[in-house]
Amino acid sequence: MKNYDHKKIEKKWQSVWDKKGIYNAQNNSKKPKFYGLIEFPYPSGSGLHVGHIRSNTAMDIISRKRRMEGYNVLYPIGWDAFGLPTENYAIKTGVHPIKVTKDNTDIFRKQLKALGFSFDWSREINTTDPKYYKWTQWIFLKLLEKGLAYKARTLINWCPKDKIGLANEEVVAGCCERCGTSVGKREKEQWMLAITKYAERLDKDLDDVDYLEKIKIQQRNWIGKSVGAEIEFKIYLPQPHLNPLLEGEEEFSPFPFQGKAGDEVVKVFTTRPDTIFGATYMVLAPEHNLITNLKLRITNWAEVEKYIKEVKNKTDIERTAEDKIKTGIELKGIKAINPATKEEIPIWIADYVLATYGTGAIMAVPADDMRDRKFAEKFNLPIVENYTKTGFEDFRKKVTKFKLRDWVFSRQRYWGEPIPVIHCADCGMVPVPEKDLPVELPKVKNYQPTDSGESPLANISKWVNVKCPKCKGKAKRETDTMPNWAGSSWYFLRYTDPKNNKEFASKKNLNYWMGPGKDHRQGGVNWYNGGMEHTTLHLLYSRFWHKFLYDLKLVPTSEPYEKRTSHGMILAGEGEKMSKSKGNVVNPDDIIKTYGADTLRLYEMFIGPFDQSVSWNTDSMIGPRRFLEKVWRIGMSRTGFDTGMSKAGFDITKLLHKTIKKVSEDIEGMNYNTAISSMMILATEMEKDENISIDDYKKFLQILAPFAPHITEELWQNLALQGRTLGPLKVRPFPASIHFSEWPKWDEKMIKDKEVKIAVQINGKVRTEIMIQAGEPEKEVEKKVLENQVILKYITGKEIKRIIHIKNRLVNVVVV
RNA sequence: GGGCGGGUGGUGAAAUUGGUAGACACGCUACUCUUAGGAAGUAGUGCCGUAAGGCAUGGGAGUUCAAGUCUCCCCUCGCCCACCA
Repeated sequence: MKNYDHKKIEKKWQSVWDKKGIYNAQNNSKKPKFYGLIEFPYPSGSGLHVGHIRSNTAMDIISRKRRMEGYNVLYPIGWDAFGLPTENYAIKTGVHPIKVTKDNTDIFRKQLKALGFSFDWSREINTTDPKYYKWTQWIFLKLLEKGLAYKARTLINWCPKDKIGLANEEVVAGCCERCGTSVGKREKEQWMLAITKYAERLDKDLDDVDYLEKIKIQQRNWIGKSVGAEIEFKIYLPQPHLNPLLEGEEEFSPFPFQGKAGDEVVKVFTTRPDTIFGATYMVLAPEHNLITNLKLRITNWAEVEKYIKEVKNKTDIERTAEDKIKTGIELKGIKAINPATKEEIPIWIADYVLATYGTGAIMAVPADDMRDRKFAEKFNLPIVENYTKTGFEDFRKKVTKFKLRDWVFSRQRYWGEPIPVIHCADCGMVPVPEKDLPVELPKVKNYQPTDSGESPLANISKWVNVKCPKCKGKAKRETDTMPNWAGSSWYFLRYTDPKNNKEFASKKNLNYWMGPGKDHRQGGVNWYNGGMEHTTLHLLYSRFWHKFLYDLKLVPTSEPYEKRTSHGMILAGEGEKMSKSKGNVVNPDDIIKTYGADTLRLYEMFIGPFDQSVSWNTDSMIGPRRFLEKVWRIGMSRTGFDTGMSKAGFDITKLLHKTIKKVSEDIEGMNYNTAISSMMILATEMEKDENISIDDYKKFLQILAPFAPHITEELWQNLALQGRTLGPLKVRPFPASIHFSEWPKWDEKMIKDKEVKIAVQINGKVRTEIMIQAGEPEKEVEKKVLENQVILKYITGKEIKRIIHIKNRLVNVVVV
């Protein structure tokens, strides 16, 4: 083959690898294991995104390097296929979600295979497969059994015209995405998971995992642990006997407060109890139960009620987002007593205080807190500047609060795992017995949610009406489904044993793949790469489930992921997100056709720093393509001769060893772009050098192999034929793949330069460069510097104050 | 409002973590070659300047012999915020 024909090469090797199953992980192996994981994709209708390719290639490179380093590698793939877009598509077109999902995964699979990822396709999973979600439901039953799943009333987005609950995504600028009607809130009973019970451990155990620092920080901020104090403020009711509940109570003396005024107290949470002397008013969340309790005492109730109504229709983000314009209203007729100063202070309600955090009430210290200050200034509330900050200990109780809230676990949707619960008029809520799992989704034709806000499943009476598992009486199924986070909270466990129908995965396989291996401190998934957007939800949810399973002694480690890294987004130039609506989505199929998968992989790794967002530019694709053509030319021009290549020239071997080191280290640090640039330099030098050896060229192919698996395999196999007669190509046995050859080592001695060029500065400005022997004594270097013609020009007639010498780097002469 | 991450040539970016700013690649300019190709090679390419030299990492201050890197203030862009996944 004369020219580099990516189409032939890529198709050929993909089918050879696939037939031989060379990337399938072994469950029983003497080799050390490596478990590399990417977030399994949601098979959207628009096909594979170039962003998928970036993260998949990154982990593919690591997996391939690990194989070459002698590891038994598991690099699995599957589909996170439940979800809203598929359901909405089904509602629109009437095509069943099962069919939509199958069509989409078929496209994704084909696209992923065309990119030559070394996935173990024999372990492919799909969250919408009843054999899979049986175990998602099973884990839910365990959570229920342990009291971690419960029901509570929460607010959902509600479109009054369409009469359906809306996801946040379906609310655009406060209006229903479908009909444009202004969206309101509605109370709905929801399933909740008590993730807050694990808050402390989810925070603390971050100490022991190898996550990028920014990921740890974001998780910690999300969990929002803060240690502070809970302080009780008593409520002073200046107009006694208005409230029938307080009827008959003895009249209390007015200010100063004597401590027996009312039954009502309000707890506040503060991280700064020392500032209590500066607390000049108090603010409650509009949902605070004190407000309705003291309804009859509040003299401006009509106004207050109106304000609460307004707030109810805002989201938390809107409530805290309206910067500068704070809103609020005073609860007239009642006062609180500052327990430190014993003074009477006004009570306000305002939407910047959230009911879901802390106690839903704050003491406002406008002298100390910016938000409180702005609020005080707007509403003319007193600000006490020089208050004492010590001497108050009596009223505080040390407590820990978390921002983290329990996980709203139900969805009023069709395309999700049915929550395996049955409601019986006599027995109450009854879990579906394990033997009846999975509770399969019924096949229906209409996925439209019901007018009552219930799931579409509620309309299917055949499915809903069942016998109670306990009393065999009439009962109804739970019609809510799980959020799509459910299936993704444990999928990495299923990969270890994807076909098991007795357990979610066998102990044996879990211990092997998820256990703390000999050379792995932490264990679990050894390296998990994903997007930053999943840091607070998916990552936290799956850590929570894993810890729960660990507590049940069902998994071997308390943390699921040993190491977590993240990729940046690919933007469509101009800092724009790629989206269908903007019409700027790049189709990988076209690029593979024109340039080939190897070029595309290389381009995506070369485009910029892996953990940062980068902008796409198809015109630059030609650079990596030219590089591969160069690699091809070197192989073709030298291997045409049976004798192979002559003995190596020293310099190229030295550069090769430097490159092996650079590439080896850059892969570990995910600095793919600089790894590629160093290989480009090597290729350019190799092409210039007539005398490179086969050995050196093979090593070059090996370090390039994880990036460009097809072309390197082809060239490697061609070299294997050198000087040997293996018969015609068709009957040639499959020689050892480059992808299982041994990762080249570099020789540290060979890398060291004997001579180095150093910079010479005068007062910090570079004036010239000189050559010195590596490690040459300082005095001799300085002598050379001071004798240098260029330097002499700058120093004659001046006083040398100092000479700063950085070994093998630079000399800075400071003159006055 | 909160959280996280950015801002370096015409473009994507690099910079041994305080030590020669712009590696590598795209683009552009000139030349060489001829199996005229989606070639390849060589040289050049931050800005101003004929040059000497000066100026340059969003803006401003500071620390230092030395700052893209550290400190402070300001501007600006992107992503996420619990029912998108």
